[in-house]
Amino acid sequence: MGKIDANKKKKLESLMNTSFELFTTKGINKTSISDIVEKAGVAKGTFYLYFKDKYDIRNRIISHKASQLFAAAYSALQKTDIVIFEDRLIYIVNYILDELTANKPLLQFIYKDLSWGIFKKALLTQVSNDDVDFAQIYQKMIDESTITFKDPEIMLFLIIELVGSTGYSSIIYNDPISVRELKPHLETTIRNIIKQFTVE
Amino acid sequence: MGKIDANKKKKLESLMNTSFELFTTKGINKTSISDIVEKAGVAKGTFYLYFKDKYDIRNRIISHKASQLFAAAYSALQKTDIVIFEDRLIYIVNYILDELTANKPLLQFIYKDLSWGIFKKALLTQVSNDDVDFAQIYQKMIDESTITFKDPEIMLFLIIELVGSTGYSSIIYNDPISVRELKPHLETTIRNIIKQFTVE
Amino acid sequence: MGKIDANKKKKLESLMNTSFELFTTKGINKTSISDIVEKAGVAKGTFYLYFKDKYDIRNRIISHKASQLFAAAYSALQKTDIVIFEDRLIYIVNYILDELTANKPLLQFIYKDLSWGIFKKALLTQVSNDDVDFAQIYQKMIDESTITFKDPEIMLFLIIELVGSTGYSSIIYNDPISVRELKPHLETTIRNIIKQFTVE
Amino acid sequence: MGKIDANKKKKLESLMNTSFELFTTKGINKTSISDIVEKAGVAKGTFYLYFKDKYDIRNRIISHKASQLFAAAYSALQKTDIVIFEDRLIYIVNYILDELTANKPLLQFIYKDLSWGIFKKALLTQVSNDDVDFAQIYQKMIDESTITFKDPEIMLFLIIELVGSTGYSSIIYNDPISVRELKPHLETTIRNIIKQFTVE
DNA sequence: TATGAATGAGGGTTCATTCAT
DNA sequence: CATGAATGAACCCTCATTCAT
Repeated sequence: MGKIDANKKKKLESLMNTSFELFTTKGINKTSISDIVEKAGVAKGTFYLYFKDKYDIRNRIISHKASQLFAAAYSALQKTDIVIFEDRLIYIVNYILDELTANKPLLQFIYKDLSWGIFKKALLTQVSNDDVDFAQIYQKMIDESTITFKDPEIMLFLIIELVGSTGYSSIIYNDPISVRELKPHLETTIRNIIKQFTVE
Repeated sequence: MGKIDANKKKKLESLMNTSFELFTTKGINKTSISDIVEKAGVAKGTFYLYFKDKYDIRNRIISHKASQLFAAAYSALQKTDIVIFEDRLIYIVNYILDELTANKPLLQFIYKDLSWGIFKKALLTQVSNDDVDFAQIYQKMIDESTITFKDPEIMLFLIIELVGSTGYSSIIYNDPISVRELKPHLETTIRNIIKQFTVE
Repeated sequence: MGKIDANKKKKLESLMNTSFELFTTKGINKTSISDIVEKAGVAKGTFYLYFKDKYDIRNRIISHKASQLFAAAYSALQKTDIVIFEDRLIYIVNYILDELTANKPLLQFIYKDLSWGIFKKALLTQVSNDDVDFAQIYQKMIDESTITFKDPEIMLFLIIELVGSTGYSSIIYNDPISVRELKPHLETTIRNIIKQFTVE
Repeated sequence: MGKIDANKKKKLESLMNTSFELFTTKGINKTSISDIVEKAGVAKGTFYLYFKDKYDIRNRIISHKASQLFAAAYSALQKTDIVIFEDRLIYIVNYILDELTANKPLLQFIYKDLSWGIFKKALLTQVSNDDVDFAQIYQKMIDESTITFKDPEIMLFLIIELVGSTGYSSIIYNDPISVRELKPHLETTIRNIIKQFTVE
């Protein structure tokens, strides 16, 4: 990578980091391109050399964050000796719930507007070369498991939506229950869902 | 109600109907107050006589629609002779999924931005005198049932979030599956969740 | 005065008192007719039955306040046994400076915009039947004095402008000196001005 | 100075000149930003590139005008052979009264609202690099004089306020006397004030 | 590639005034 | 006399986007 390319990448990252900070702080609607470029220390026109508009940069940030989040969860899982599929999935769910509880702005950011769709898309398909996608990880977990599933994608769909939706409500609003209270219920439900999709 | 009051109510409804149409067509962010008043045929200042801002009118529309939707579902349920609690709940879920499938803009509108929170709030608490809230209906259904539940509110929470989240994805994006395909899975999961909260 | 007339006067006074309070608190530009009528507890249309607009009511308030202020000063003077003309004038000046120091919003109000002109006009001509004007008092003071003046109106003009202008700066901004420091200088200058207009 | 910088200065001056004309013609309250930019031939947004708001541009205009006015007066004084302090000060006073008599809109503009405070501030402190401040000139005049003064700043304060206040009334309203009639009285009073502050 | 001055449409909001009741 | 709902022009200001440098 030449010096110019390195410089380009630096600018791009600077813009993404700055945008992420502003989006999670002020919200995307209240963040202007001016805010971003000023904080990033580049000229206004430069923004348009890298991104189409505010929503383009948002989507790329979300994809990146989704990848990071699940990679970290899986990496942590690997360091444990949990082998049973259900336990492994629940470990990941809990890990992510903990992570998002500690980083509420990130959760806000992921869930607001139509970002949840972007997030899921990033989660299940490979967006960038640098990033891993959870679909692969999930597939691997399925393969490594002794159980056989019918419609594993639908199973994952139900689980992701359930966890995402209830988790958001609990973490952000503490309503109707806290994450701490939510977790055991969620665990039971997830185990039931898995059972529901298990081929005997 | 005097002539003036009647006129006021007419204006208010005109504004709400117009706003709903525009919000579901263009989205709330792309809808300006100017658009609303122009279409409603009132002066700009009149809008501010009735609503604080765009988000005020949105919340009131959502509350109203939520009430309407669930009232219709319950009303339809009454006309059937379904008596078992699980069946009744699933009837309502299916009714609403059908309703929203037929009216995608309404679903878009309910789910975008932070409206889902408003929707749930409207669902579970009485907002306006004219409107019924589902919390009452649900309580009644629980009371009429022969089963006893532990934490029925949490049970409802899980179900609402699961149905809302997966339903949105399926209805709007047909992804990863269509509503038609989703329904049986959802039914099984809901029955499992109910079991999970049943006191033997 | 009939019951209706009494009621009218009450409304009028209520509007004037409320306006005065708002003008001195928020400033005239930031005070709307809505603010006034709401605080006064009358309907919007009613305002226009009594006043032409915001500036009409302001002028009438200023006239009234000017009259009150100087009447109080003269009344206080009468209770003393000061007889020498210079001393009497300086007594009044000091009295008014003290009064305005204690009531800065009133001073702000009098001095802002073009109100100073209105104030002087109210001071020197009789505006309302109820109010006295300082021109009469001044004339009386001149008549009662043993000294003869050439151009007493010009003399008064110089003194009023000097006291008003320096007093405003000192009271409101404490700049470049405080009222306390200003007073002795002002006294000397006023005595010199009087000398300057004295016919030997 | 590059082509861009030259262009920027041109825009800034165009906006200031246009604003000055409108402010003195219609008054600042009746002048909208739209009026200014339209007349100046720039886009609305451009205004906000150079000034914070209407009051920002007003203050900068006033500062500039104050500087110009006094610089011209002092420059004219230098061309005379007047040496005595009192005479020099009175020369400046008369010069400025003449100038403002010939340019009433400027006087209106300086005296309205709270601009008089801004004017004095600009007069006594250096605001811009381009501009001179009268405080320096005054100090120089004091230094060059053979007389010693106690509290020369207070002396100047009294004179400025007296001249400003009476001058405004006389020039704009011809009330209670014309500038022509005012001048000799003012001259006497100023000489007395100077005497009052002279250390024997 | 990078800049940042300039654009100008369009946003939300206010408010003096009117007039039917 | 009194009301207050309705008006709609006018306001200030933001900001995504362009383009000459």
